[in-house]
Amino acid sequence: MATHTNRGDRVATDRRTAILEGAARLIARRGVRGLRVEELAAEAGVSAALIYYHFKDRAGILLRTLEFIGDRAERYTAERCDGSTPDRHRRELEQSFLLELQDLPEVRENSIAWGELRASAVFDPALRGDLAQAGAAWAHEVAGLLGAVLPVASATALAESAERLTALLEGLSMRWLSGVLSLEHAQELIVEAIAVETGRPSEGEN
Amino acid sequence: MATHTNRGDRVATDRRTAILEGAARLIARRGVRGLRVEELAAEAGVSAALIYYHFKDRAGILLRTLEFIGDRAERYTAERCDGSTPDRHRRELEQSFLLELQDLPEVRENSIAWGELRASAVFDPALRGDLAQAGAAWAHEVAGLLGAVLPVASATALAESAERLTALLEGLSMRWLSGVLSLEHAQELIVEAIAVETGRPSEGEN
DNA sequence: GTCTATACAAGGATAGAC
DNA sequence: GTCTATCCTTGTATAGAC
Repeated sequence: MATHTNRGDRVATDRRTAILEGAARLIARRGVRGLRVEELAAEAGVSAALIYYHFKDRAGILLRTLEFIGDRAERYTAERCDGSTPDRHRRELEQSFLLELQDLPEVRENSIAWGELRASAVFDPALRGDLAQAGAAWAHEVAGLLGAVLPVASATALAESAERLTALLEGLSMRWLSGVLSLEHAQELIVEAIAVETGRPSEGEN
Repeated sequence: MATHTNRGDRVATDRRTAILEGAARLIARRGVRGLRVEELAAEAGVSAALIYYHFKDRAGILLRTLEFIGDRAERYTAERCDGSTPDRHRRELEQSFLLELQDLPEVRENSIAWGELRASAVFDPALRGDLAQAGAAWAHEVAGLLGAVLPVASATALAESAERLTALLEGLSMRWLSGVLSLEHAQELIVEAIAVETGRPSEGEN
C-alpha cells in the first residue's frame, strides 16, 4: 500500500508511539478503567482528536497499548546468557522470574498492565485472545527452562510445573502491586517455589 | 442509639441487604469499575436515591459490598469435618482450596469480587486494609491446615507454604475467571501444588 | 425511608478548519 | 495529520415531596 515514506509519516509514527508510551504510563498509574482520553492527550502532548484519528476509539487505544506493552516486555525477558555450569540452568530459570519482580518503571508498567488485562478479560471476552496467546508463549518458554533443569521429567509434568509457576508469579505480582507483599518477600517466595517444583527444597524447608 | 426496632427498620434492613446482594451480582457481572448506581437500583428493585441514602456515595457502596462478600465467604469456607484418618488432614487442606474453585454463583461472585478488589487496590490504597486483613486471615488458616499435614515443619516454613498456595490459588482463579484455564485443570493444578508443597509428589510427577 | 425529578460533571466522540 | 471547538451520552449525586 505505502509506496513511499515521507517526513510526515515519520512524525506521525513518532506521535503514535508517544501516545502508546503515554498510555502505558497512564494505565500503570490509573488502571485500564481509569484511562481518560483527554488525560492521555495531555500526557502525550497531542490533541484528543488525533488519538481518535489514529486509534478509532477507546477500545482501540487499549488494544494497541496492550500489544505495545507485550512487545516491549520481550526486551527484558530475552536474557540469553548461556554457559554450562552445573546449576546454571536453575539460575537462568530463577532469573527469568525475578526479572518480573523488579521495582523499575518499565517492569511495573508491564506488570500492572498485565494485571489489568487479566482483570478486564473477566468481563470482556474480546481481550482473551491476547491473554491466552501471550500466556501460552510465556508458559512454553518456562517449560523449556524447566526441561533444562529436569531433563528426565515428562513434557506434561514440565508444562504443569510451568503453569503453576507462572500462575504463582501472577498472584505474587498482584500482591506486590497492591501493596500487601514486599518485593523482597515476593522474590523469596518465587525462588523457593522454583526450588520446591524442581525437587530441591533449600535449607530451612521443613 | 436505636432504642427500639419497629417494622420500618426491618424493611429498611431488608432493602439494604437486597442492595448489597444486587451489588455482589452486578460486580460479578460487570466488575467494580462497571458498577452503575442506576443499574444497581434496578437490580435491587429500589430507587437510586435510596442507595445514596443508605450508603452515602459510590465508594461507600463498594466498601460495604466487599465487606458483605467477605462475611458471606466464611459460610462455605467454614467446613469443619474432623476425624483422624491417616491423610485426613491432606484431604481437608485440598477441600479448603477446592471450595474456591467451583462453578457456583456464590463462589464465582466472591472470586470475581476478590479479584476486582485486588486489582482496584493497586490504584486505590483505601482498599488495602480490607485486602491485607482478609488475606492474612486466610493464610493463617491455611498454615494451620498445613501444620496438621506436616507436624515437623517450622512455623515460618508453614507460613511461606501457605502464602505460596494462596497466591497460586488467586492466580489460577483469575485464569479460570478470565476464560483461559478450565476449571478442571485449575483444580488439578492446585491439588498437585499441594502435593508438591507437602512433599508428596503424586504419580506421574518427574 | 423511599420516591420522582433534575441538576451537574465528566468523558467519549465528531465536525470542520488548517 | 493535526488542531480547536463542540456535541451528546452517561453516570453521580441532590432537592424536595410523600
